[in-house]
Amino acid sequence: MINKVLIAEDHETTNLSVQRVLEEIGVEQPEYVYYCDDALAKISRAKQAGNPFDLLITDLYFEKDHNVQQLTEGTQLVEKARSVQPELKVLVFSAENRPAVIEQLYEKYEIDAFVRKARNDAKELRIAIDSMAKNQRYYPRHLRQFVENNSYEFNAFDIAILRLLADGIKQKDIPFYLRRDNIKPSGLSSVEKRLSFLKDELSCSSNEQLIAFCKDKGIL
Amino acid sequence: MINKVLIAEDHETTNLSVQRVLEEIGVEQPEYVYYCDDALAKISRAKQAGNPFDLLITDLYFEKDHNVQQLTEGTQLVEKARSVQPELKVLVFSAENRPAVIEQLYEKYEIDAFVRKARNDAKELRIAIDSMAKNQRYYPRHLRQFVENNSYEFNAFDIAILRLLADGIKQKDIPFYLRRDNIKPSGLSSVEKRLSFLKDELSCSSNEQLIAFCKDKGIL
DNA sequence: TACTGGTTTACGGCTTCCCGTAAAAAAGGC
DNA sequence: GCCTTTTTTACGGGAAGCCGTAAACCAGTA
Repeated sequence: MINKVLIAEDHETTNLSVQRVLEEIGVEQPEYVYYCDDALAKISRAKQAGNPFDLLITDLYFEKDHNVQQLTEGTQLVEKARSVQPELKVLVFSAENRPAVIEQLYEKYEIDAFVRKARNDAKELRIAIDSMAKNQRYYPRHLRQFVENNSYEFNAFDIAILRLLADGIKQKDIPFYLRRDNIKPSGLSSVEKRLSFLKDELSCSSNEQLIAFCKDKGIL
Repeated sequence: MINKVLIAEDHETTNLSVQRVLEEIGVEQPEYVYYCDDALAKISRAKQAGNPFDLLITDLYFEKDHNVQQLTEGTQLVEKARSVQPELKVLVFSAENRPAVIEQLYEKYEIDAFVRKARNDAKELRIAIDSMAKNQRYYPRHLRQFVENNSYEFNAFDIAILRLLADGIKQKDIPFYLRRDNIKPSGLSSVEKRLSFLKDELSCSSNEQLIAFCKDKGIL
């Protein structure tokens, strides 16, 4: 069962709603914080006190303010929290809708559920928590479509080139940076070939469009 | 006094929270809808029944779904609502943080208050509604800072060029599309000059970097 | 009409990009 | 080791982008 829940969410209204939803499904006194650092502290203390949390519900992006924080993103919080308490269940609740980013949450950060802030998010929260109570991961069905026709898998070389381009490095200067970082291949021709291939694959007709595409998908 | 309030907000959780905040400050049974079209219908009916709303709280961006809608943006709703009931007070509650967009809400759409979905949004909602109850517009102070150190204001011409680039149109072909859409100037030289200016202004050294920047800032 | 200031467009050279071909290097099989 | 296949790099010509200058255009004014 899921009884002890922590909410890490900087928006006051959203935080409130999540509390309400949890109360409605029988979670007594969900705890909540507005900063990642506070969340980590609470998780550590609960663990040490022998009364660890069952579930962490966290946002992805926390806005900076006058309170300087160690952890500034939900992903960092997830990593740290899991290093304290590996079996902690994690639900990410965010407006993020870029498939690549969400995919990474499941693969790299091994989250148990993702619910997008959207039309029926309260209902979906309940469903997701139900799944987790049965020790199942919750993978929103609307995502499956996205992932299946997820056109192309970018490799390290692709990403390196695209990053450099998006950072304003001229194509002809890219080999220099690739060699500096020991990325192979590094020849200008290889860069040209690869970019040409990527544009063809993703039906982009210019580098500009390619960068726009990657930004939209969250690849960059 | 503000007694009769309508909430137009597609996110279920956010909608819930706003209801709660309103109830806390004494609004009895705030009404709420998830679509702009429904909001307009309610406003019209209430007006005709001689029991018009005092305040509309609306989001800016509504996600499209299977229910095809006439109105898809909060701004459209505001215009239509005001054409039905000119004295209706309007509070926009949105995550939008681009100064130009917010500025426009006050100037073009003459909204009475803007509250950004952010850290203390619930408290800010209360303050904003208090102001409006005294027939004062509410202009968040944190906005004033933003507006000042705002790097650069993009105009219609800039956006048109950048869109075309991000859509994969070659620079040399852009004049054709500008002429087609009656955007002036439309010469290739003007396009080159403008792009050069933008890159200089935003310290970007390539079109690719410029597109990446605009995607990051939500300009595209 | 002629003058003026500002904007827009046209032109030319230089650089960078694009893309096909071919040489060089590396990887794998026997 | 040697041969084959694949990957990587080098080169070169044509297209596109970049940037400064000059010409054309277009109000507004006398």
